[in-house]
Amino acid sequence: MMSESMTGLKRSCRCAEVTEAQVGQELTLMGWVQKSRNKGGLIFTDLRDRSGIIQIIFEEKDCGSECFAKAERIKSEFTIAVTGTVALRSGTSEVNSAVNESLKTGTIEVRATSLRILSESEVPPFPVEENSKTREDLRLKYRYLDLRRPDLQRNIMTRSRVTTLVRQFMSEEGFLEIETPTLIKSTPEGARDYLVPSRVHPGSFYALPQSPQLLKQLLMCSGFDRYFQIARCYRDEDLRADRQPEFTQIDMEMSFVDVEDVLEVNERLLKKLFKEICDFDIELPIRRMTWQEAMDRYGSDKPDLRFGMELKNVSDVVKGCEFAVFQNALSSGGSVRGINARGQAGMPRKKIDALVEYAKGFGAKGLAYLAVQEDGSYKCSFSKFMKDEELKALVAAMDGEPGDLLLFAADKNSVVYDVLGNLRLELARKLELLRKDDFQFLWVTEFPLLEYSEEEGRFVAKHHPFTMPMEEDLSLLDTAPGAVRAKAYDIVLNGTELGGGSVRIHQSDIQEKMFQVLGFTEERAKEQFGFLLDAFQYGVPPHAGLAYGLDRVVMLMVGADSIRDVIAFPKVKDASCMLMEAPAEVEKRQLDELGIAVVDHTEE
RNA sequence: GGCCCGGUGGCUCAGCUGGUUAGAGCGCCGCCCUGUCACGGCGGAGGUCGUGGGUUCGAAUCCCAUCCGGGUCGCCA
Repeated sequence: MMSESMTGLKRSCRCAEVTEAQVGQELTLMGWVQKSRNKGGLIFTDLRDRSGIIQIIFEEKDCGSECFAKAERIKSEFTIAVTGTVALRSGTSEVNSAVNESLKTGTIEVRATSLRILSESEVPPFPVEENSKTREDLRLKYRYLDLRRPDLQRNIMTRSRVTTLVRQFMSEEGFLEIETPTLIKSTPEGARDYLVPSRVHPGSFYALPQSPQLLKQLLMCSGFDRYFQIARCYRDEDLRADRQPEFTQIDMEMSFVDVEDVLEVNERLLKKLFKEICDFDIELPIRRMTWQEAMDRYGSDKPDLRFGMELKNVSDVVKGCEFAVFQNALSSGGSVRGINARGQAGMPRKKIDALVEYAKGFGAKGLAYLAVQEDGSYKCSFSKFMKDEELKALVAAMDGEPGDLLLFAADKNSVVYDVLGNLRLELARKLELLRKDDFQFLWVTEFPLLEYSEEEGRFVAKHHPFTMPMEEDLSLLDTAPGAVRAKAYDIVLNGTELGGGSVRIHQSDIQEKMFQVLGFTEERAKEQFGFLLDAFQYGVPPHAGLAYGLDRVVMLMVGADSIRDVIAFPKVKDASCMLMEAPAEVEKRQLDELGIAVVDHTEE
């Protein structure tokens, strides 16, 4: 292995920053060898850095025999420093132009006069190139090489531009960037906490924050008025393509505001971000829909508005029919709803069966379907239970035209929503209706304040226990807690929840009521959230806020399929890091200091 | 925790209704080449099929277990 010093050299600029205007100038470039093509008396080397690629040409008459011999040795991923002269490409070939139109620097090259090999490289375990097909675990083990690939370089650089723009915008809007601690108190409500044992207090634990929620509310109590933070958050739950155990929020909170104020400033933030990063114009105001409307029309609280195929409630249309599946759903308080897959009447039985199986995955007992054939006749899985005029009425209610495929779910409402909401997405994927460069934003508002947990036998907060109920629903807290709507809102993009927030409770009587409904004893509320309740004794501004999942925002901006592609060092499915091999066992001495005696590795 | 998919030279994959020396492309190594940029030409090395066990005369191929990775449901206030 040979490595030379860069002493005496100074990099002039990045590779792809060289332009035709610099033809004739001498400069020094440093970077990685993408590829070297040795033509015998002529060597072409593609030099790469984060800006892109430029072609270096080595010819003995320019650089001397010693340099040329060195150039013959360079291989992929060597880091080199090249000094030379910028020249227009002057190919003499009759057939091929010397210009490479796929390169930003395709009309120029650097004629090397000297070369230093700064560091050699082993043959990399996988090719460092765009659109890698390499297995995920291998990529993550060698993440530093994976990150050299142009697509990941772009993603990480885009992420940096996003956070820079956020800071710029928030600052201009009068928000203060304030850091909050990451060693805080565990609150068992909500997601599972990551715990950190305390050495000084054996047996006691810090928790890593799931979000800076309570701390930012305290900052409002302190009078900072407008806060934001790009905050790392931790949740010890299972991973998904869009969920990592540690992730980043763009977190904000504002004082003396109501719902409209929060939405307004965030619409302008989103407009700026998507204009600057994606050159996409968001039309303001962003569409709004109540949670109930979203569920009724799309079967989802985060509907993808890039396509239609809305749910229709046909309960009234089928209420008199003989079909037991429909009747059972209706008589037990559920509903019958359908979606219309336009032009899919010819879908083969096998594919329909696959959809039925898919629906069963979301709790459906089955899926009823009716295809309106081109000749106007019906092919229907339940026609023998229905009179002709009932079928006709059903098709009319679904706006069915010849060629349409109607799919129906009948069950309790939550199942019907879930089944059809997901079926709608599945059909859109199968029919390739989803364009990644189309950005359809939506505010979903008026979420239910509470939802009933079968597991715990009580109501739990859908958002968190400090979410303000809508004033007009306050009286329902006693009589029908499940019907109370909250001043909570989510920002949804293309079926992904980008962020969410709420107006917070700042009145102690409402907060007490809330704890009461949630089944908290006074002691337990005090024990867990005493510091916040105390703070609320000393003059609280009405306040509200919102937090985005930064990783998801960037993922959708760059069209990635997983947030792993916009995180420098992500974790794999079991929450371990393949690069560092974390988590790992620690020395007994460390455990002793923490007062941790026995670590039980056995399952069960 | 459940279900589904995958693990075969360095990489990506084929082979997998069990049967002689496990294939391909790319990469890699050597030699040649002054306009290449998916460079080209000639030659070459390299895998026992994630791991363990079983069935069988015989296993990459079938069975069981297990490890690793991906997707998803549960979970994610």
